[in-house]
Amino acid sequence: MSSGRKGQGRQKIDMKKMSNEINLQETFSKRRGFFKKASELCTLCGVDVALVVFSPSGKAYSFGHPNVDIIIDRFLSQVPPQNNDTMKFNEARRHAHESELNVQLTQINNTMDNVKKHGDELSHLLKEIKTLFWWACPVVGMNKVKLEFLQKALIGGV
Amino acid sequence: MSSGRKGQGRQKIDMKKMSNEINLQETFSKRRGFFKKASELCTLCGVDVALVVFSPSGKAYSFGHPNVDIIIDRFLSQVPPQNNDTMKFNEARRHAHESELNVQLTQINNTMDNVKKHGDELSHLLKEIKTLFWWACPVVGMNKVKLEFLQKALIGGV
DNA sequence: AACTATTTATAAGA
DNA sequence: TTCTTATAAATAGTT
Repeated sequence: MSSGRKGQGRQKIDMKKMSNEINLQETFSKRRGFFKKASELCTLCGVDVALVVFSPSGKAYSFGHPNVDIIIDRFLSQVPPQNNDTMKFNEARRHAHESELNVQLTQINNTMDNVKKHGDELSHLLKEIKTLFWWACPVVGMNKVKLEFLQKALIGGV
Repeated sequence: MSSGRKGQGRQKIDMKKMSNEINLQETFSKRRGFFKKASELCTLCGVDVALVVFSPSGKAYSFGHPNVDIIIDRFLSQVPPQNNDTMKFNEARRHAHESELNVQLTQINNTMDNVKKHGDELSHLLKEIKTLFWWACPVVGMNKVKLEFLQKALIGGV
């Protein structure tokens, strides 16, 4: 308590490249929320989006609604495209498949969000139960372990 | 102080498509911050980004670092072409994508299976707790409700 | 990987 | 539409 501590928590940062590799990687990781925003924009406003990000390590992350390829095609085709019926047909089929997969992904992600949210409730509940029944520890011991395992699986397992 | 005014300001919203065209447009407009985040991500983390959004009215907005075309090229070239045949190139690329999506789906499904399994454990645990602490019902009443809600969310929500 | 103090982003309302 | 306000969300710094 003696040192010249300053407020903990979030601080404003300079909008320039992070100084070292570690911060850079960590910041990138913490800003995954960016992809969530892309998803939200699609859901709320019904817009189509293609997002491609090459991480500091060079790995590609992408998000697309209905899918990246279609949006890229549309974007690049602001000049009239070519013509080949068969190719277009096959393309449509593939895209349909991708869309379907994306839909599944979206649904599952929504479920995962729910699970996470409820996982937080479980976390609180666990604390309450511990508080209420601390004296019964021998009895509920195994259950407690299970609860904690579940909690971990829910919150950390995504 | 007399009227039943509730807190003004930002409220939580349902994550689903805005009901009418006006809200939809306004929300899209208010979420321009999304592009800012893209820019920040580039600056802070030194990553490369391509972002294309087709607004509700069909207009294209884009952001790219260094620029959209370069990132799109890099993205589309992730799977090296085996020859100069454009069609085969695209086909390979799309297959790769589908595979990738399928891998993601598989992983996520595995996670979901885990969650379900643990959900079953929770269900069992709930019964045990009920049995052990039936006499404490008034005390754990609210908790019980929460538990059941959680249980339902876990088991029924997939 | 969690936590927490703050900064940001925004849904509503004017 | 643009500004203000009250809140919800995201996240920088820390442990």
